[in-house]
Amino acid sequence: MPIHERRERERADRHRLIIDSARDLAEAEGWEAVTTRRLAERVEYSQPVLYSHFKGKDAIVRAVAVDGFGVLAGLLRGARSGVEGAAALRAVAEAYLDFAAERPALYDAMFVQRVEVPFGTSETPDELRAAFGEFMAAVTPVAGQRDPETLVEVFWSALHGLATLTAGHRLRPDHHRARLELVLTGLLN
Amino acid sequence: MPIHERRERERADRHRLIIDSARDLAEAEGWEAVTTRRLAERVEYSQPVLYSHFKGKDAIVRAVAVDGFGVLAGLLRGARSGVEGAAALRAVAEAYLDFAAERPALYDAMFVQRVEVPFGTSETPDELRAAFGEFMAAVTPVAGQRDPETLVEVFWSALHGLATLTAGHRLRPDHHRARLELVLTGLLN
DNA sequence: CTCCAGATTCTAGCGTTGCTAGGTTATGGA
DNA sequence: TCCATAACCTAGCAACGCTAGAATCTGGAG
Repeated sequence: MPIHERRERERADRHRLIIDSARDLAEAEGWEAVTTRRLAERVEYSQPVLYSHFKGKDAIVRAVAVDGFGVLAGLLRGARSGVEGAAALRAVAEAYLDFAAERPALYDAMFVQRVEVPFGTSETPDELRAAFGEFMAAVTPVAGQRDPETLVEVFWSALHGLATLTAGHRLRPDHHRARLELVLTGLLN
Repeated sequence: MPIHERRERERADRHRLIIDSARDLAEAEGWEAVTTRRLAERVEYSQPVLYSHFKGKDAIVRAVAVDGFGVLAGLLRGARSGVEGAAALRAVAEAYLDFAAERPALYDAMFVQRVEVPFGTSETPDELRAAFGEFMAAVTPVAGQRDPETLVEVFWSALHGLATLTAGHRLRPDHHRARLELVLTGLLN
């Protein structure tokens, strides 16, 4: 086993460590607490090491976001497995909103921060494709004669709107379920 | 006319000038370009003057946001005047999405930045109440036996989701109208 | 007109941020 | 044993939000 392989492995481990530490720190204290100094301290290296792995802080946030899409895809897949039709749609919606509520910092990286993850291009990361695919799988069976992809976009928009406005305390905390019902009946029409 | 009245007037003028300059600068170059130094330079005063009007940069962004809700309320009112029912709903939706698309920086201050404008409390500014009132006026006539306020929250969430995901280039640029139609038919059911 | 108290405004600087140039240390092959 | 290379850190830059304290301006009293 050549040494450069071990080096590469160690480097990959440290890459992961940086991403995980950034996510942990953000989830513990919010993204404003994620400075390159504090992050470097957490991974027990100096600041420049971060820049040998990522082009800048934005790239680190972007990596956390892409990772988050992988997590989300897994949750959506788990939610819709074993159920079909309207029940699957409801399960996916609930899983999505739970994810946004329980991991607000991660959701922030994915959707709110200015990180500009490439969407709908050839460079779109697999994690994003997977998450979108879960949406498609849940929505297509109930689409009827409507375009599934457009319906996914609307479904996703409604959920995203609910998630962000809820996080910003701009919707009545109770009535959460009532809003979800309205979204689902609107979609199922 | 006592001099202290003139002083107060000048002070109010400068208050407005700061808010307007911050908005203009953000709309021209994005919020990341709005630094206290550049803003001070724009209003032709030194930095500390900003802090004699606002508690900090956040307060300035918040003032821009509240102002934005006033603008939005006016646009929504104009859109739904003269039409009724489903047509009014469509007009309001289009006006909202146009506003978000045409003034992304202002929309950002209102909804995306971390500014925490008080919602649904006794301290909620009139501009916010007005904007929400426009939504209520457009939605209530088509609510049927559904709770109008809940329906407004869902309608607003869907529009907000469409607006932010569109701004982040996460929806197909064409199909804009198709998505709007799906939202409206879902709501009108 | 002169002078002063108070309001107004600015200069200068603090601590922190993202990022990087250049020097130091560790490593593995010759 | 030595050295080229890779790995890593120290130190510092420019810009950020914010503020203490000095300087300047203003209007009314003597």
